[in-house]
Amino acid sequence: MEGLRTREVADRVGINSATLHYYFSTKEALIQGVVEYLMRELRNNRTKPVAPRSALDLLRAEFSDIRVRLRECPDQLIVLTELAVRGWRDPNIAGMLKYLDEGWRGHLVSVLNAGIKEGVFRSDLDTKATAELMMSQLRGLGFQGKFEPGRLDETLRNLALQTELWVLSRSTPGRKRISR
Amino acid sequence: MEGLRTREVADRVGINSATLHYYFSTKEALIQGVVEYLMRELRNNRTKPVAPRSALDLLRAEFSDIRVRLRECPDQLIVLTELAVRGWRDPNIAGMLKYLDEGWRGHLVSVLNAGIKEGVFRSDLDTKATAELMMSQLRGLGFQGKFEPGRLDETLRNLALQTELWVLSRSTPGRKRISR
Amino acid sequence: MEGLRTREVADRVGINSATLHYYFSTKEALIQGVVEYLMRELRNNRTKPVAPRSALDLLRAEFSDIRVRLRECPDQLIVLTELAVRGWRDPNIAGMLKYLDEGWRGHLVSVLNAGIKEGVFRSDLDTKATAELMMSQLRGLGFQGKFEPGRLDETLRNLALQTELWVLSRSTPGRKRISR
Amino acid sequence: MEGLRTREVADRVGINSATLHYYFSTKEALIQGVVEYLMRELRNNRTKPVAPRSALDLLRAEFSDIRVRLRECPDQLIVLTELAVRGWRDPNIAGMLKYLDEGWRGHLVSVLNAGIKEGVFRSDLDTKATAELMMSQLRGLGFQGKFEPGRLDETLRNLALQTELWVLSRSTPGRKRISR
DNA sequence: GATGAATGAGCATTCATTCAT
DNA sequence: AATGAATGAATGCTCATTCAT
Repeated sequence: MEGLRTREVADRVGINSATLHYYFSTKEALIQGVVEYLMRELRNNRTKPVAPRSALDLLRAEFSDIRVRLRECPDQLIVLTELAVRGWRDPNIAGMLKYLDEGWRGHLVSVLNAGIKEGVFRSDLDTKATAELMMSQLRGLGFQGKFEPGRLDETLRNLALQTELWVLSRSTPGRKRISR
Repeated sequence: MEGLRTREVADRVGINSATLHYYFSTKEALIQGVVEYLMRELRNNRTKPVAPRSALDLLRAEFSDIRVRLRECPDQLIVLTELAVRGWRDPNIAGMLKYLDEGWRGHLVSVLNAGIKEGVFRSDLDTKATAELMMSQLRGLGFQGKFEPGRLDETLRNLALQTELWVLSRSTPGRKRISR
Repeated sequence: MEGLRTREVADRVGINSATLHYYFSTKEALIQGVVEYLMRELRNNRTKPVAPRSALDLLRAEFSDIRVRLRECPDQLIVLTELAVRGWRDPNIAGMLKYLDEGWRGHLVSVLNAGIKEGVFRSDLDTKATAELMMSQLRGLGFQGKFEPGRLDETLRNLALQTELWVLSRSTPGRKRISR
Repeated sequence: MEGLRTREVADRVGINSATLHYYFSTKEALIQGVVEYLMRELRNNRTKPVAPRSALDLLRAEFSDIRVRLRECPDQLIVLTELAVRGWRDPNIAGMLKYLDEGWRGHLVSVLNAGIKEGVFRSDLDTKATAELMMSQLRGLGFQGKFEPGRLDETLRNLALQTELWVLSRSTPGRKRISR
């Protein structure tokens, strides 16, 4: 982010660097704008659930959503990763990402709770910790986002399977059904 | 990385910035030096196995190693994460990290293969893909490395459990023992 | 003057900065406009002499005029001072101020000459040099124009007294008439 | 002052603009440096009184000092004038000039008081107001400092005469009535 | 080996000015 | 007549790097 040059951005967009400053009066403001755009994008462009679905379906949708995004707009994930790194130094960015993360965690926790209520997920599942675990794992994907999309896809698939195994596991007898 | 100031580094070490340039003729060279140091550090400071151990022990050691490092020198992990991001732009860094990753993956694969040979890990395990999965997951931890070490520890513990579940799973009968 | 921002001027007037450029196509032109306004102002807003007056009265009016202006529109004097400084670099401004000064000096000289002809001012008075002296002294007042109006008023009063003493002095016998 | 370009200063001195920043890390610091230099200069380079002198001599020395300075380093006076203008906006500069002025006024007051004690200056002289008057008058000279040194010299001479007349005046009986 | 001084290339930002509407 | 959008030319300042000592 410190390597971001406003001139380069302006050039890439095809405008004068002063014009860029006309819209984003500060480099900081520019980055904020990107973050806000990204947050809207991540919040809105979810796969719309066509019908009421089971918690397991929703959980799977979570991974498939990311697969789609990884294929169609990998840059978003890359930028998100860079923002996270920048967040270590910039409390402003950190704040926005924290807000984004809380929304994400809340969503995951509600899906997991629904699964438990349905009697499909194991009842002793620590939903909040599991949500945190999933988020951490998915964040790790961001690092390879740039190259080797094939291997990345495989990793994502295995991650989904592993997660299903984790949330279903101790409800022992039915577990076999999850195999693909 | 682009936010790194050679003068600041020199000040922190207590030498003149010109002196720093005497040893590392370029900012690039300085970063290279850090990477090399980090690679040595990561390769050497492993928990020394006192006795011949089972593959499962070795697998667990992998996670406990990271827990120790996370506690004792979290900066190393943070720098590693930043280097990974920088690697996206700097093929030089990318090359060194790739080399590091290959060593790591090779180690994990050998551990997993050993587990299969021992008859403890499920025989249909795709060892290379699993190694890749583990690496991706552990990389994800780097992001929170800065704050909330408590929550991070919990995530790491769950990650270990989840991984054990994954590598043992279909060798069904013995699986129960892994539960904590 | 170099610190003058056309946008700020436009904002203060409540119009768009482009609109300001419509009327004053250049910052330079804007300043010229101000100078012209100021010159008209200084020339017209003199205390109108209600009746034919003695040279001494006219001389005193000169000081009282400035006292009034200092009280009622000190900004004008301040701007005038700033313009004088700018005139050192901007021959355009210098020219206009020179023109203004010549008018002022001409007026003073004629007053002083009238006083001599009346037999009130000392006959050996170098009218042009005295006019120059008065102008220099009055210009000096501009510097404190911003703060401490009280002290400034006192200085102006003393300046008037000192000047009277100067123009009357050697015509010794008649000097007593100056008493207020 | 807002028209001051650090690059231009550097060019004039014959160094790189970055080198200038090496010594004066800020434009502000550069100006401060100039002010400090000027203050030292004004304080130290006074005509050294070779022998104990009368108050009238000291008063005359005050004017002759300025004449010398006006001839030998007129730039100093010009800069001083510009600083005074800048002081209207910059409290930092204003503070330093105020300090300088206080020193100057103190010196003048002590000279005037000495003259009264000697019985040479009129005993009803308001020394502080007179000092203020002198300072204001001398400041006015700064404006013409740039051009026409000949006329300026004449003005300065008349100013000295006028001031002497002012401080000595009451050596005549009728004058008392003009004092307020 | 070590360092204070110096510098070129570059950076975000400012600002008077232009232009299409 | 009025203005929002756009821009070129600075401007103060930073920083990795060089160099003489």
